[in-house]
Amino acid sequence: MRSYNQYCAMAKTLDVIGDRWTLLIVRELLLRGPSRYTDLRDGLPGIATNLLGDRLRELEQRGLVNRTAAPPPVASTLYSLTSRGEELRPLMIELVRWGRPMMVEQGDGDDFRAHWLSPAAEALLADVAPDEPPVTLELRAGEQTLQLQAAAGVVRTPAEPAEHPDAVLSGSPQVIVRALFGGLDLAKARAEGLDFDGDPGVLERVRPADGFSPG
Amino acid sequence: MRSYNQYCAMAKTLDVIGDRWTLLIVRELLLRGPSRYTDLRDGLPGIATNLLGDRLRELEQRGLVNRTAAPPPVASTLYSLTSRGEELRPLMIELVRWGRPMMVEQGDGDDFRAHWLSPAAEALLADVAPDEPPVTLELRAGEQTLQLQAAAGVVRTPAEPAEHPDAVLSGSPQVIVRALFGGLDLAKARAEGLDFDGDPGVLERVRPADGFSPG
DNA sequence: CAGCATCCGCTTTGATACTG
DNA sequence: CAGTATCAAAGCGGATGCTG
Repeated sequence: MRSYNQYCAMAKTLDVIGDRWTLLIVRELLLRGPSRYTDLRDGLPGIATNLLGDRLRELEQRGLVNRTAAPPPVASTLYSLTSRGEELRPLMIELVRWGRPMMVEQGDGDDFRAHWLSPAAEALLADVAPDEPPVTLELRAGEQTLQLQAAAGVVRTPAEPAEHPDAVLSGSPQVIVRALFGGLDLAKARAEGLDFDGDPGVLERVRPADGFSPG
Repeated sequence: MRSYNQYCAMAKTLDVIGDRWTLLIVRELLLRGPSRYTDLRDGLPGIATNLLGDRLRELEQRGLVNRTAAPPPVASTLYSLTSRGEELRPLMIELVRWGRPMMVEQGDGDDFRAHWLSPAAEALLADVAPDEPPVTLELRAGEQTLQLQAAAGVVRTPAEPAEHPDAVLSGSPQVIVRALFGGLDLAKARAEGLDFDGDPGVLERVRPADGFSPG
């Protein structure tokens, strides 16, 4: 990227991460941890293969990404974030927070990967019954699945999915998002193709964290 | 900008504000409030005039910016942020936070406007003597000046500068930044061309807010 | 197959000139 | 002053080819 040449902290940051695709590559590394080239490509539908290579090289030069030869069982190159790269996590959260309204309204024809919902779930949802025992809610949109765990007041998306989730929410990514983040109640969501299976109390546990008005 | 077409809150946000120059235009509007076209252009050295026009039109269509005909005394178009645009302020703060190390290290040959330091000062500095009466510190780099006010534990950059600041810090933008944000002590800063005038206690009031180790 | 590099048409950007 | 028009250069997207 061409530098803005402005002595401004915001412009300096954008000099490093303002290029097209760069922050989405950081997203993949933040969400997946150390990843192979092809794993990154799978999480970045639409990227040109040469751009992924270019960006990874730039990020490595800038000190955001490490390239390591994986040990024998994997036998491949692994890309991971440096500590400087990890420090972009709060920025990712702010981007996700600002993007929530657009998730509720848009999404037709978009590509979808379940792990993309992970930062939104962790940052924007709360467990409203912090004193109850933990529960696990599985989201299913076609092949894509993600588990949410509500415990002690917060929502997490464990890397290791539980064998037997307490409830399962199936449907299009859009209707799942509207039910979780958009205040769409279960009856209306069902009319729009959402399928709910398991303990009905589980869905009640998980609510938008701030004062979002149901629509 | 071409959409990423990903059903991901971060990608949706970048669809709106990921274009080159867009976030810097938002910065200007956040820092200056309602602004005329030429004021924006002055705060965005390097931008092509057609790009500024294009971006303002896109931001208006996206609901981030209002275009209003100013009342008679000004007789000009004014650009301002909508509430949706104002909601980008926390994102600006995170970009500034991540950019601080680069401000301490870089900056040669960059353009500079004093108001660009305002979010860094407010977000990254603290008033270490919250019980003392407020003090005002003026920064001067050539034509560019900015006043910091330390009061009640926090640092603000008032829109209306005080007539008689309690102290004045003059020098290159880089040495001012290193003295304020980079832990450079006053003696060394003086050797690098910093000029300090006024009550010596004033500079002591203002320190990086988190555990930044002096270098 | 993983991990790129190359090529090429298209889009975006940058610099400058121009206009109401 | 407040933009619009023009055009060259750079960046991007998609296809394809190469190497271990």
